[in-house]
Amino acid sequence: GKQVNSEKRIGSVPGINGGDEFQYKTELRVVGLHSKTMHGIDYLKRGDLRLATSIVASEGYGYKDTFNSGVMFYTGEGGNVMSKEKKTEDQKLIKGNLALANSMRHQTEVRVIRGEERWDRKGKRYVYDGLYLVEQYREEREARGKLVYKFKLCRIPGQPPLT
Amino acid sequence: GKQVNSEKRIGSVPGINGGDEFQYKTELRVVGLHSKTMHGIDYLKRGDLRLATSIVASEGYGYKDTFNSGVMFYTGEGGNVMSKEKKTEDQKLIKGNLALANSMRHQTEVRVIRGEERWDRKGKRYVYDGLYLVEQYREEREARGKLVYKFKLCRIPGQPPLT
DNA sequence: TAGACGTAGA
DNA sequence: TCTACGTCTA
Repeated sequence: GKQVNSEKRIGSVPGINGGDEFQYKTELRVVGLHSKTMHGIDYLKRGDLRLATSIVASEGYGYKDTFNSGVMFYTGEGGNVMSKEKKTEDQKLIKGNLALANSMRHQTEVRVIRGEERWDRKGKRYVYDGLYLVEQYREEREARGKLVYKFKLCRIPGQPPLT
Repeated sequence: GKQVNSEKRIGSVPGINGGDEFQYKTELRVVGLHSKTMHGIDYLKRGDLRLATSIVASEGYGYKDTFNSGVMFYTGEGGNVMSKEKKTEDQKLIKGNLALANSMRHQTEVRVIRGEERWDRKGKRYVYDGLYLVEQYREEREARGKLVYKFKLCRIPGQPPLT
């Protein structure tokens, strides 16, 4: 089969540095940064505890996440928030959302990858941005009245600057 | 940007041999075999004429295409034939279907890639199977009463055996 | 089996 | 903007 770094881990991935760039989400999987092709939040289980390993914040899907000076606000998953046809629902504190909440409680590191639209608007590129901690999260009512989770993540100081 | 063999061409791709294997459809694009990530039929335009360059026949989508002794029957695209929720419609002789029909009229080569389910059923692998010619096509009524195109392609003799 | 911050081209 | 033989995990 494919040569995949299949061991999910929390924290840095050996050989991967901040600023490293990738072309496809499948590449993120191959190198061990993020194993989910189409999900923004990846996580692992320690016993019965889900802990986030990485998130991908991609531009261009209307999530209105913000990203400034090492502080990031990230929208949770589920509820078909970004879907157009399907009716939206309240997001639930399960799966990836639960994992991120647990990562806050246990203060475990989360890898952050930013998916940026290319200048020519043809596809995206993904840049690894280093390790973050979840500082808080809250529930919000969106304009459509549905519940969404908003996670605040802060970049851990002392990491080498992006190359 | 990405190093992509961006020149669409009809016929062999330099450096690619029958039997060569790939892991993702995006890899097919990078090496120049098939540029469409999610479409089965790729084509180019010569003036106003669309000609097929390559097709990908992937297992596991219920298309019931056949593939025996260098003779292949391939279902056209469109009409949401394989969709479950959406209503199906008649396929039309446009886009990829039109390109394949033109490839028959002009007897131009079509690269054939087979997407095989892996033994562990985790994803697919794609194997380049060499050059084919479209020998005929016909319209058929499916069980649900909708029109679909069926293309018969024959492997061009004299190609080196698959490695 | 379904859900999810995928991709490229028409 | 939409379609299309995607791709993985739970």
